[in-house]
Amino acid sequence: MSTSASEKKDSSTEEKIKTAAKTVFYKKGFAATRTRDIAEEAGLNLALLNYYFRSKAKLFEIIMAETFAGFIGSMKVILDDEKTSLEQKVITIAERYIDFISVEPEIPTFILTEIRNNPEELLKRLPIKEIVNDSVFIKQFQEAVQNKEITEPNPLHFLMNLLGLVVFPFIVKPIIMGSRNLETEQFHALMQERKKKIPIWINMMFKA
Amino acid sequence: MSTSASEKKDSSTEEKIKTAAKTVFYKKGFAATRTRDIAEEAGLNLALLNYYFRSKAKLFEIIMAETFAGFIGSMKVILDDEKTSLEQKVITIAERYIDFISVEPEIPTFILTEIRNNPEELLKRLPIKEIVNDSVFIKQFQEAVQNKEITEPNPLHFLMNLLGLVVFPFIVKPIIMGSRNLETEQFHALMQERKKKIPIWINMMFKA
DNA sequence: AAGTTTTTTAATCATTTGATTAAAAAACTT
DNA sequence: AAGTTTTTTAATCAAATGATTAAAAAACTT
Repeated sequence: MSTSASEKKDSSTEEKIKTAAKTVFYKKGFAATRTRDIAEEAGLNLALLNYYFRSKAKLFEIIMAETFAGFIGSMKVILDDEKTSLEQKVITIAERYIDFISVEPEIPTFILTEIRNNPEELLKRLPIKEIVNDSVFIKQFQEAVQNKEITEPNPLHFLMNLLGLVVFPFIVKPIIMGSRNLETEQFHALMQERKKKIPIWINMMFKA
Repeated sequence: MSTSASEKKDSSTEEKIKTAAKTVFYKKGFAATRTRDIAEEAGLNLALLNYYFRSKAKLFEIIMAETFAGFIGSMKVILDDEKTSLEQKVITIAERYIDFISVEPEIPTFILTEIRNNPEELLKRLPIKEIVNDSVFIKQFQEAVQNKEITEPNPLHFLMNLLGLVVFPFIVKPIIMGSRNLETEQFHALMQERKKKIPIWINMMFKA
């Protein structure tokens, strides 16, 4: 082998295919993606997809698993941090996820269509129940309820609201931009504003 | 013709196809839908789809146009009502859309994937700019800002937050249900709660 | 350098799928 | 009832598409 380990990781055929597959699957979804699209995006012969990944479905599964792991994994880390308060967790989630999605804006809709197409598979793969219920976040939330710092007893409303405020604007981005003739730059400015505002809004909604 | 006008509208072949197409397109999206799936769902011969609608794409366009018209049309009516206050508009939107989506829970993801797949076509078809900017809602919002009843000057944040709070939970419904082992019934109860809570939350977020 | 293994390519296959066609059936008109 | 139009059906087509194969090229080993 003449290439270094890191170079291999970035520029190997296998990695090129995965990168191309991400791009195309994110943009078009599984059903609308042609294996030929991926091969072309990667600048490689079509047969290499099957040589390295056996089938379109297997390749998709890998992309999906990595995407979900990245998305949920960082959530788990934040929710499980013993050292941060509830408020700090909200701040971190808003900040990190707005930054993350700004870089990969196709991911939310990709995940949401996958939720639609394969909810059982998804739940099998992701230990959502454990991540939510066994988290430091849930403990802190319940304490805050008991101490009457928070009026809403159901943590699901809290999480739905927080994630909805963060994610929803990205999903409807073209409508937002179309509704006021915004440029991409202005949309991003709007989302930067929301980094600061969402924690304040959440406080206003839930603080007693 | 031996059937009455209303009977024809409900049970004609054309209508059966549209109903079946809605069901399948909503659930699987355009690319993953086979015309044979629609024919089977409708209990009709495959060739009839082309006889009545020329092509899969044309049939899809019709379903899409009707779906969007229904979704945005009622929004326009609410936003343009001279007789209701801002607060009442929020109450009406939360109530009506939660009821509407509860009956057709596939619609949000259907629309969101269409936003992804065809943003230009969508904006061409829907006069979002006019609906938002020329609405009574915008006037009322700006007045409220001037009278310092509302702290947030940007109506986009207001609309994104309101619609996010309403729509987002439906999009992630399987995750919500999986995270706490909810039955469909309990999920619906949760959404009924939100009918009342969303207007309160919006007030808390935006009222000075 | 010769031999071996791994990777890549062009060509091809088999199936799926949207669409068409021609004939049959049903509905309608006179 | 006979003739005409509309609707429905079964069979078929052509293109797209995921996958395979066998040979060529490249990389690696000795």
